[in-house]
Amino acid sequence: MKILKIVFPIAKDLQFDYLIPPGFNVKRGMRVLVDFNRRKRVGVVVNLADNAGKFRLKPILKILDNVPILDDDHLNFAMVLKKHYPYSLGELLFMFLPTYLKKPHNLDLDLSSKLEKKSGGCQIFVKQDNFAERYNAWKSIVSDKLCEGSVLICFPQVTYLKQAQALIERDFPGRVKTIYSRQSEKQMFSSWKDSRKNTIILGTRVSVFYYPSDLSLLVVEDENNSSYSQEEKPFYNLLDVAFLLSKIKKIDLILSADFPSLLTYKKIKDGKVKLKGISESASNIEVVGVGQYKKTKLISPLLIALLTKAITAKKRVVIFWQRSGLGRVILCSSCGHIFKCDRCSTFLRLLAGQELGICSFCGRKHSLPKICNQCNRGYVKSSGLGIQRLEGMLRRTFTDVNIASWDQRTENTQFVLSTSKILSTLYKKEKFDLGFVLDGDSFLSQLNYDATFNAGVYFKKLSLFFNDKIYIFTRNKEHYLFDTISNDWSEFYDKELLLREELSLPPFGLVVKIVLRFKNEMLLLKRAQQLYNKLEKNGLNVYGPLKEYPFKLRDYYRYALVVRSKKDSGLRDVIEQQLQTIKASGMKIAVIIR
DNA sequence: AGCACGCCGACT
DNA sequence: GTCGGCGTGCTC
Repeated sequence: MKILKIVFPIAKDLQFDYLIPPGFNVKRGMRVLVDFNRRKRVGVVVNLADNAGKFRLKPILKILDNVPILDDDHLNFAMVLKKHYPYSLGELLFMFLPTYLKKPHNLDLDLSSKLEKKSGGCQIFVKQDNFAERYNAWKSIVSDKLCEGSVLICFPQVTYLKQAQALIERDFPGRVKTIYSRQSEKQMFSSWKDSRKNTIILGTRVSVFYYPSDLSLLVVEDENNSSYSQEEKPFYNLLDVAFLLSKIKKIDLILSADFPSLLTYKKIKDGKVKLKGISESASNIEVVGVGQYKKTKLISPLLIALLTKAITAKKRVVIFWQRSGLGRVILCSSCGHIFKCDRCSTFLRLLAGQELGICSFCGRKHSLPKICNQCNRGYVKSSGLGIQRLEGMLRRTFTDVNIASWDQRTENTQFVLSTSKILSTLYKKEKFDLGFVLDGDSFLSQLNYDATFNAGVYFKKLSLFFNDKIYIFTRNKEHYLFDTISNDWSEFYDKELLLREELSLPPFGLVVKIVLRFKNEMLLLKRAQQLYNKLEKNGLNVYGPLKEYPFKLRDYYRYALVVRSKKDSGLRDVIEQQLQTIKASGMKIAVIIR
């Protein structure tokens, strides 16, 4: 007698057996309703098998789909993802289902549309300075592939997607659907359902899991964008997932950006990805060492001299400063007490226009006393150098110059003050003459192995907006990034690749970060050290335990271990094994693979 | 994941 | 005594 192998979205990688009641025509890939642990739950059939007779089996209650909602490609895709990410088959398969279908709703699907594939499997990197140019470069491919099946175009953010949607809908009226996680459950379900047949799907990083069976082309727009890494469970990187999906489906993959990610660049060098578009561009970056000035002195004599020269030459200038708003911390004017979040180890930021402090990490809002509750003397104020204060300082120095923030700028604004907002302009790009990055070092200070590279790409991206030059101010002129950043972009990429290869870092090696969370700080550290020892005994290259920033988040302390290895070489299995014992002690664990 | 079971501290 | 917070284990 045949039975069903069914999976559920639970961490344990188990398949559960159920009986098929007579007259039920159930196939692999269908959703079924079953009684599971005293509750009615939706499961996905992954196989039909012979009864092994180990358990007293329950029959399934209901078949929810008229046809298999997940096809063999989905199952293969999940099996491949399982090798890369520490999630169970059930967890992965349920990631392919829109929220509406994780619940026991019936589905009647017309699966008559089949992929009419002609050729595929080609991977291209389209390099152009802005979205409009890139879109023009791959528009005709989208148009061709649309005859064969559906096209999925991924965007890093919803705002980016919405802007692009206007442009794409003009060329393909009535063919466009959007999928992103912040739309309503019904909306997402309806987009998912309607995008089964020769449509263009515009989506954010989640959309790669909702791809239709007739997928004929995958496009990742702004492929080097850091939002393609999901920093919460399930941890994944869209770019890796996109490569895997294009392989499973044997379809073309278009990566599109002003500059490639390091992974893509390596693939270009290895001849696996074809480069289309401009390969060289003259660099206009000048690194300025400001080591001799005091740290607090942001407006240096050198900056004043350069800006004065720009005024006489009637140049249009953008000055970059990362910290938005009024300032960084909230403190007492008398005792200097800095107000912190009550459940994180972080300083509060003043919420604009309100007498509230907000924690940027957990989002909790705290009411603030007028008079400091520590010393009962000083008043509570916000301090630090935000962009609004910088604006004030510049106004005092350059009294007759038209200065405005990015959002308030007009054609007559000569000095524009901006955070990185400038990068969200997709097309009809406004050109400026001179750029000044005042806090170039703030991008280098992170503990992350790819912080330097990301900073370099960021500077290169900014440089595209300037006719003359962009100055990067730094106190770290010796930093290796500044040796090559002023040269052609590929030189800077080559240097980074060389370094990564020497250190066995991605894209050559594998980096796995294990974050342990626990409410008891001492016990957590003990467990983290135990895990360190275990992993090291297994011959792994381990670093840590390092305090994860912020150290305390939502009442949980956090330590991270970083494991590095040359190739996959069973690293995942060893880690998984060692984690089991720690998991049993109630520690919360996140595993991030890069 | 969620839900039951069971242990321990607080309270009428 | 009992109520309930939360750690632990299980789901065919």
